[in-house]
Amino acid sequence: MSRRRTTLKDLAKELDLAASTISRALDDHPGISPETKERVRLKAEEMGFTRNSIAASFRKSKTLTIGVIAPQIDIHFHSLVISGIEEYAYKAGYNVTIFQSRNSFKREKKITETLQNNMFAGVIICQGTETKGTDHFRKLKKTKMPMVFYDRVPTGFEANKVIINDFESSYHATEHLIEKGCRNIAHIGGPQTTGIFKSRYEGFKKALEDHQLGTSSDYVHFTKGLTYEEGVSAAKALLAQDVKPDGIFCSNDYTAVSAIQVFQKNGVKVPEHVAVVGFSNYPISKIIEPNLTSVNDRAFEMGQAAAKLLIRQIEDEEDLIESEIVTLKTELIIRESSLK
Amino acid sequence: MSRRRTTLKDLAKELDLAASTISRALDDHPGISPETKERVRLKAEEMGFTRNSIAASFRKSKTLTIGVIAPQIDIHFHSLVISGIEEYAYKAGYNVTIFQSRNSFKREKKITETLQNNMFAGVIICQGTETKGTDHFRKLKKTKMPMVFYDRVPTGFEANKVIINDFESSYHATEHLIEKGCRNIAHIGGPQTTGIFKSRYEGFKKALEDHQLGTSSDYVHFTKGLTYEEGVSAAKALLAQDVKPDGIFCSNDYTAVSAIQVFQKNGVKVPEHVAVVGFSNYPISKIIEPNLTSVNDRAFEMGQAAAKLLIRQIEDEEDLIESEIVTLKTELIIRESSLK
DNA sequence: CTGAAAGCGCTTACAG
DNA sequence: CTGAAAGCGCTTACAG
Repeated sequence: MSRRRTTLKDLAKELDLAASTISRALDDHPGISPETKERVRLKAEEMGFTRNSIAASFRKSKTLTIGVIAPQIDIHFHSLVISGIEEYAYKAGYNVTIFQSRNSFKREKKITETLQNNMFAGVIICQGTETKGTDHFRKLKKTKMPMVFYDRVPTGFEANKVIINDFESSYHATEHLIEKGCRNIAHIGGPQTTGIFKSRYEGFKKALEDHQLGTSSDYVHFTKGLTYEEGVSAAKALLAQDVKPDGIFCSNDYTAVSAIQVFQKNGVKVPEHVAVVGFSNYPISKIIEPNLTSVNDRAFEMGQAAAKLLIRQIEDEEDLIESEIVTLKTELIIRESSLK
Repeated sequence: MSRRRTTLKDLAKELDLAASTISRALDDHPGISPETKERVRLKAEEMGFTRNSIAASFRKSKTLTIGVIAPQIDIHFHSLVISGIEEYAYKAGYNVTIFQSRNSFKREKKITETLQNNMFAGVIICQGTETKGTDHFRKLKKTKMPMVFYDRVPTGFEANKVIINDFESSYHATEHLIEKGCRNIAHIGGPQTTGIFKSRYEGFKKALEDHQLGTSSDYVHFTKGLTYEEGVSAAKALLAQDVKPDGIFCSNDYTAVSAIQVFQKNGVKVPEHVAVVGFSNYPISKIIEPNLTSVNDRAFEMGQAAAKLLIRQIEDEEDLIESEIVTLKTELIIRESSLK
C-alpha cells in the first residue's frame, strides 16, 4: 500500500533513459546534454525523487557523516564547540552525529568501537575525565579513521589536535592581576589529573615566580569539578586566611563567580580589595556584578577549526601531514572584576 | 596497500562457512549451533571484523539514526533537550544527528529536504522563530517519516508533540506572586508571534483576571529575544513607572536576572519590595542573589520523552496511534527572589 | 543446523 | 552524449 519510494530505475523507465544517465544528469555531469538534464530534473521533481544516500554511501563506500564524542553536550563549552562543528560541517555538506561519554571510560570505549562501523567519515573527540590510556584511540587510528581531538586531548599519542594554550592564557591572566597591583594571589583550580587544569595551574605558578611572588599552598585550592558549590567552599577557605588574597585566578567562571559572591558578602570588595579573573568567558561573566574578567577560550571557533582540520584530512588524499596541532589564540576579556 | 576492510566473505572463507551462516552467528540467530557461533566470534575478533552497517542499513532499508532539528544547540535549553534525546537514543541503540536551523526558515526547509534521503529513521524538531507555515513538515510527513516536535511546535498540524503547559505554568507562577502579596505585577515576555511566549503571557494575564487584578500595558514588556540586555531596558522602563511593580513575572531567567539587578541597583529590594519569578530554571537561578524562583521546564526529560515517542513510532508497526501529544509536568522552584 | 542465490539502489569503468 | 553491466557487503526467503 504505502508506495515504494521512487528510485533511479523508476525515473529511467519514465524517461526512457538508462539509470546511469539519470544518475549523471542529477550530478550535473559534464557529458550529459543540457536538455536531458532539464528533463531529468523536472521528472525527478514531479515524482518526488530524492536519492537514496544510504545506497550511494554504500556504493562509494564513503559517507558524509562526522562523529563527535563529547563528555556532555549540555555543558556550555561543549555545546558551543559542537555548534561550531555543525556550522562548518553543514556548509561543507557533512552531517554531525553526537555521542556523550558522560565521562565514563567504559562508554567512551564502547563509542569508539561503534564508530568503526563504516558510518563515519571521521571523528572529533574530547576525552572524558576518567579516560585511562589511549588504547581505544589507537585501535580507531589503525582503521585509518580520520580523527581530531579538541580541548582535553590525549598526551603521548600523535594525532590532530585543536587546543588553546592553557599555560600561556593562565600566565597572562595572572600577570594581569599582578599588573593591577595584586601581590597575594590565590588560585581555585580543577582536578590536576586533567591536563588542561594542570596547565592552568602551572601558568599561574610560573607567572608568580617570574614576578618574584610566592605561592602558599593555603592559597591554592583544587576542586574536583570546578562547580559553583566547590567554588564557594574554596572561597570561604581563602577568606579565612590571616592574610586574605588580593587577587584570585580561577580555572573557570563558576568558581570565579562563587569567589566574587563569597568575598562581597563578607564585606571584601571586588575589585577594590580583591581582583578576580575567571576562565571561559561564559555568558554569566557579563551578568555577575561586578562583570567578570575572563579568558575567552574560543569554544565555537575551536569547533570550526576541528571540523575544518578533519574534513581536510577526509578529503585531501594527497595529504602528507601525519598530524597537526592547532593552537587557537585566546583573549583576556577585561571587565570590572579585575580593575583595581 | 591500506588493506581492504574485512568482510563477511573473508570470514566465511577463513572458516569454510557460508557468509549467511556468519551473519546469523553474529546475530545470535537461534538456528546456529553454539560451537559455530563461538568459532565465528573468535575469528571475527581475531580478524578485527566489524559489520559494515552502511551495507546492512542499505540491505534492510532501515537505519538506526535519528535526526534532530533545533534552532541553536548552544542555547542551554536545547542542549539539555538534545542531551536527553541522546541519552534515551543511545540506550535504545540509535544515533543522533543534529542540525541547526539558526532560526532561518530557509535553512529549516533545506534541512527537512535533506532528511528525506533515507539516512534517518525518524526526526525530532523544534521550530525556528521565523518559520512560516507547515508545508515543509507536511512534505516530510508524506514520506511516512516518523516525526516528533518539541517545545515550539507547529499549530494546525497534526503530529506527535512533547510540550509543557506554558499557559498553566505561567498562571501558576503568577498566582504564586499574588499569594505572596503582590498586587501590581508586571511581565517581561518574549515575541508574541511565538506560541509558547504568547501562552506564557496569556497565563499571566488570566491569573491576574481571576484574582481581580488589572494589567496595564505599561506593565507588560515584550522583547524580541528575551536577552539579558532587553531585560535591562524593560526593567528600567518598569522602574520609571509612577507606581513601581511589586512583582514581576518573566518569560525566561535572563530577563528575570536583569530585573533583579536593575531594581536592586536602584534601591528597590528583591524580594522585599519586588518579587521576581523567571522561567526555565537555568543554572544562573541558583547563582544570582537573591536566588531566583523559576519554572523548571524539564528540558532533559522533554528530550527523553521525544526520543521515546519517536522510537516507539519507528519500531511499533502495529501502532494505531495517529498522533500523540505529551505534556510534561512543570514545577515552580521557589527560591528567595519571590519570598516576600 | 547450514548453504546458495537473489537483490537492496546506487555509481562507474568501459564501450560505442 | 548515452547505455549495459558489474558489483559494493550485507540479509533473508527458500531449500535441504
